[in-house]
Amino acid sequence: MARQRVDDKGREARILQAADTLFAEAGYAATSVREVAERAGVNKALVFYYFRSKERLFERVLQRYYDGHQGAIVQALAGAGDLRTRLHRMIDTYLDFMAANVGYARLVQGLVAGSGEHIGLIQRNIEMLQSATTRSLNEVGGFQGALAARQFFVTFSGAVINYFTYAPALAGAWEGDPLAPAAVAERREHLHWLVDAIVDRLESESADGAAQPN
Amino acid sequence: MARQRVDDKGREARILQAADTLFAEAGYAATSVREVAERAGVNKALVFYYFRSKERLFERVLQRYYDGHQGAIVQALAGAGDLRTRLHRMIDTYLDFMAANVGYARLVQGLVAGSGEHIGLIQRNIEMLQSATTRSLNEVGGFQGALAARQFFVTFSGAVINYFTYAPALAGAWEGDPLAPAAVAERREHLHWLVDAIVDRLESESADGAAQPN
DNA sequence: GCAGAACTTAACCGCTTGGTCAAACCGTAC
DNA sequence: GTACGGTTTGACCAAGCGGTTAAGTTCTGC
Repeated sequence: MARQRVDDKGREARILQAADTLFAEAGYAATSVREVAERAGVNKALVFYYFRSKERLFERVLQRYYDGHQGAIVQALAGAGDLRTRLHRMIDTYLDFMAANVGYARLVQGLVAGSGEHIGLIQRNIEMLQSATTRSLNEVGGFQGALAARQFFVTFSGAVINYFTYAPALAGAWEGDPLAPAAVAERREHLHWLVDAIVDRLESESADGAAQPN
Repeated sequence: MARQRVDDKGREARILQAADTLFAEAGYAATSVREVAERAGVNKALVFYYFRSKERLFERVLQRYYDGHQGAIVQALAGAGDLRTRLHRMIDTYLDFMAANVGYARLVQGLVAGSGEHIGLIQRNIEMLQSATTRSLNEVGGFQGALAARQFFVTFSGAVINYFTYAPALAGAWEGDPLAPAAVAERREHLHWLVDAIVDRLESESADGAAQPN
């Protein structure tokens, strides 16, 4: 039973949210526990009371996102429909999730960029995501060779996640904010168009020679 | 006339290279000037003698890559050929450059992830790259709407750069190292396949109705 | 109303950080 | 041989870092 004052709802939650924002903004190394505490309006020692160390605080922040991400992916892969429909739904789910959790996108990109010791954290997550996606794609078929499911996974997860992490850097070159709803809608259209191009080619390939080697 | 001992070729160059490696490995914030000096086999104060601050050292590291990157892109866009040929060449050039400069890929991803103050550094570079690519694509035509040149740019630069930055995180899920030549070759095939799918669809679209609105 | 658990705090710790500085070093030109 | 400018060094600095601690406060069950 958590104690709560009238004017705030859980210091622990506030610390977590402050950490979330700051880690996503500046990365792990560039964020200090003092900053987190200050932003949460809390004594620094309290951070260590709730989350034994900066490292564990970070893991907790990450874990929250992982759960949400995994949930979204599972939901995206669950439904039925033909290949085109399923891929469109995958794209939509992934895009919606990232649009709603831009901080997560930045966090993940920061993690993979600065391999260091945190690499293990992201590895488990990526393995889970990729194996789920791969399994789903392979049960439809056609994803071999140049369109191996793992290649497809890297390409499209990159196409989505990069859009959001690069948005601030692109803002100058684009007219208007790439994070504005209209721009995100344009991005969605683009990705759907790409999926359609891929499916078209897959279909024409399997129509051409159904008995191709490999 | 730079003074040089027998056993080394320029302390400045050695510092620059040490900084390059370390910044790419761990990111700006997680790298200390002491580490850089140590790896370069040089007194820490010498780093400040040659590069007034950690910040400027970082800019110098980045600038070296920018020049190489811009050179590669210009070269890729220079040649002739039909759309398919030109896109394949762009992919190849981009892929080769990143494969030869994985550190750069990690550096850029780290920069965009931790927006902070360094965002300006990357903005100029991205604008240059995107405008060059966009100009080249638009002079061929067909890159409107869902395949707006800027979307195409984000998708493919992401598809290339992400492959290399995610490689360490993917190593577990893939059999074999994603950075091994064979794996990079598979990636190249995949991207060429994608380009072909895109060009096919572009051609069939322009064949269908040459007088479509928009 | 009191014991004990949960929470919160200010003060403190050893250590690392980016950066400075005055002195020493070194090849060269006079 | 000495004056000189570019180079290199070790010692030093204030500020900030992650983390601890002991004392205090507040809540809860009995």
